[in-house]
Amino acid sequence: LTDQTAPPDVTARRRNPRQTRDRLVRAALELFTTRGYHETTTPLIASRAGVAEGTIYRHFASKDELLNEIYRAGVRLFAGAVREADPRTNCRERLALIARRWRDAAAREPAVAKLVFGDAFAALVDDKSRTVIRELRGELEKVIAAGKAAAEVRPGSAELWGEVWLRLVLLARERIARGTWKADAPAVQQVFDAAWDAIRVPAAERTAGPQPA
Amino acid sequence: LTDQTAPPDVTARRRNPRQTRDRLVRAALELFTTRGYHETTTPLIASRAGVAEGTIYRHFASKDELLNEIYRAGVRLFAGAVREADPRTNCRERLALIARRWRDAAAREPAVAKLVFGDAFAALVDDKSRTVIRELRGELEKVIAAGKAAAEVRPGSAELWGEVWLRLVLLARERIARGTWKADAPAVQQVFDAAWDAIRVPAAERTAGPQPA
Amino acid sequence: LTDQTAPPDVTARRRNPRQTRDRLVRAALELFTTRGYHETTTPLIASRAGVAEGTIYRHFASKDELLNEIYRAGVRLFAGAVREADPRTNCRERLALIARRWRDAAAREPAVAKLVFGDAFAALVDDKSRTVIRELRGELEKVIAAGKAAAEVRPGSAELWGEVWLRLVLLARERIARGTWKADAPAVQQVFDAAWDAIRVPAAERTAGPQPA
Amino acid sequence: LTDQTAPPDVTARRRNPRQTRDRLVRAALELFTTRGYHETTTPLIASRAGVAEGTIYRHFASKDELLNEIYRAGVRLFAGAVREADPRTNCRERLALIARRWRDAAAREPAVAKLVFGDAFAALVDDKSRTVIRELRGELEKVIAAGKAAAEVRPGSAELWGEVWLRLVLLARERIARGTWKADAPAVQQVFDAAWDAIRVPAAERTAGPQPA
DNA sequence: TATGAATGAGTTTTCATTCAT
DNA sequence: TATGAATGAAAACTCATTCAT
Repeated sequence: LTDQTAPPDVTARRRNPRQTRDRLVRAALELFTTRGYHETTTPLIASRAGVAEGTIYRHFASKDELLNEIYRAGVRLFAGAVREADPRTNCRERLALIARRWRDAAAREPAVAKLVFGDAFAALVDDKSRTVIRELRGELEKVIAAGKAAAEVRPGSAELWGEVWLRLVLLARERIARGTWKADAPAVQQVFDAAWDAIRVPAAERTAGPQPA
Repeated sequence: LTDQTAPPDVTARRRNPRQTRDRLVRAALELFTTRGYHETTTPLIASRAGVAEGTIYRHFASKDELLNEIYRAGVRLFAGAVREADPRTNCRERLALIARRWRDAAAREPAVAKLVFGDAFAALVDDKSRTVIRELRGELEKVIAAGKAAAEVRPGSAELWGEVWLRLVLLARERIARGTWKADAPAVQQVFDAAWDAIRVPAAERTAGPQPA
Repeated sequence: LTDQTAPPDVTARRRNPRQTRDRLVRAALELFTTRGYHETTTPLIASRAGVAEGTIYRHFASKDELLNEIYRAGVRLFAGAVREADPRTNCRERLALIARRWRDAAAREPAVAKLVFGDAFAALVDDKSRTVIRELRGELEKVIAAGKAAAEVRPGSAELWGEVWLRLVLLARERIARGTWKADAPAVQQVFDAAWDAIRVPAAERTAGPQPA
Repeated sequence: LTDQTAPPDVTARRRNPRQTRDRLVRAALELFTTRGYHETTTPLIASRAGVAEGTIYRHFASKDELLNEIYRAGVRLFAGAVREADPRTNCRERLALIARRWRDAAAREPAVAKLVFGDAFAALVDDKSRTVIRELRGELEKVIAAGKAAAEVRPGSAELWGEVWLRLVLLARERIARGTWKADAPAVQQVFDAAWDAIRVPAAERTAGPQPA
């Protein structure tokens, strides 16, 4: 979630500035996702991070900026998984890989997933953030579009099937994040299978060749 | 959404109390679902409703109460559709009926659907509201459980498949609400079909009899 | 407490205006003295009186006016006792008579006494009210001044001894009003005696004649 | 009324926090006692103290808390005098000492005395404040009870004679506070004497020994 | 005269942000 | 870079008063 440019400086008496920023990010992330944005006051973030109120403004222009920077870092975390899925494999396998990576990311960073995909924050993020999340969805759509071209995915808009698949995969991530399920619970795989069944060409029609959009 | 007992009294100089309440409900509903609860201030609601700020408090104890009263009216709107689905028909048909009714309700009252099912409001509603929404989900689960017993629905928790189906149906309702799709667009039916495919027993296994939970 | 000009009209279907006014006065008196002026809202007064909010303003120009009219009626109630004390009797007897009458008035109308003499209302009353209470105190002072002239009361300002006597007599009235004491409790007489002892020429000096002011 | 730990720092550009708090206490004290609690708005307190409105809430949780903190500091101011009166001296002397100390305290801090003993605030203070004022009265009663045991004070409840004495002594404090009298005016001593005469065993009965309660 | 829904100025309180240190 | 007291605009809410009926 943080750019790992500066190595942790354990010997220094004075706090490393990178550390202060990270502590703020961690505190804000936790508070935003558990209490909500408006219920999280800046004094609360500061005290949770163990710094003074004013210090927030050394690192972020505003509370809003703080939210958006965390948001975009979160999007980057998930976007990596999409880009890394090998384009030579078929759609089903690529989606399965993305789902597994997201599942693992959600298990490691449950709060980030909630921030990025929870619709409570959709109304709060700025244009720049909206652009990056749209890019993430765009990349997912490309995978689906390739699947459609290969007659793996149902006819209809790739955007739609991307959204359908996403909704169900995110259902799993929510429950993992909430602690209801473990990452390796069978229910997780069940939902992933259901997500694929929702968008794939149904079995009966599988014999047919590529379809028009 | 409102009890239609009092006819609009256009000749009267003095406003009908029912009308004022309705205007407030309409204004709040629209603002809450477009801007969010916290971004909607009481002066804004009042001016949108064309009344003075203090008038809000003649009809609702607080802004919070206003939200919750609208929320519960919304739940009632959707709960009716679930209860009315004929229990003698099979699961697939009952769900199809519920989906169609919700589609129509969402087309008539797009904002209500967003308020009730959008997770941005989950953290804001009170205990009473939480109870009524839980009841609605409970009734949906019963339909799914019956389907499972009849080997129509996949093995796994009925709660899970209820949630899966709901997510996809709500995807359609969001787009209808947003105006992206019309209620009778083919994409709506595509998504409904996908929702059923995501939870039904897959075609290959269809020959098998009833499964254990 | 109310001017008894209009006879109660029990036959009339529509409420006698005098009655409405009385009900408002009673309700306001009770609420002002138990809850306080600011804690008593006009809707509360109206509902206690069994009338609509707007009706208050048919009888009183404002909430403030309502308070002051009750206040002045209360002052009149107590002022009567002072004027009626026979000027031919000596100071001690006149004060004793006033004390007894006030004691009885306080027993009958505890709330009025609290309104008139409780210092919680001193800051709230208008100039006209301040004039009438000052007149009441002036009349009491005259009684004291006569006592001083007759060498019954200590040297010093008559205003001062009037105040001293008043404070102690009011102590008794408070406890009667509060229900701590009954009007004929021995403690009441003890306090009246103490009030007289506080202002009379002490026993040792009693032999001396009239003193200079 | 305030802990004199921090010296006034006139050179500093940034205000000392202690100073800000004191300014708020001073402003509130003056306004509460002259205009009344409800007539004193928070913008008024702030502007009188020369700070922004929000600053009140950095030092006090609420307007109510502000009142109560001042109130309790006031009670402490007066309670000291009661505790310090030498218990080996007789009742008359102890009361005389308390009266003189209160007189001096009232001369130095007129508003505090009004806040603590004026019954306009009785209904506004919280439980904690009620406890401390009850303790103060309890200590005064002990002095009176000792006097009764020594046949200095009249038979009757010590609580009653404590209240009688207090009322008259407070009369003097009010006038000193109001500026009507100076602390060393002869009238002050006259009232103190009257207060003692009101509660002491009358001269005629002085020869008798200790009485039953 | 009585009603009561509506009003809007005014209240207390919150909190993101600033700035002298 | 860090601090934290101070800020002040804006929030939710109250309530005495008005006025069409």
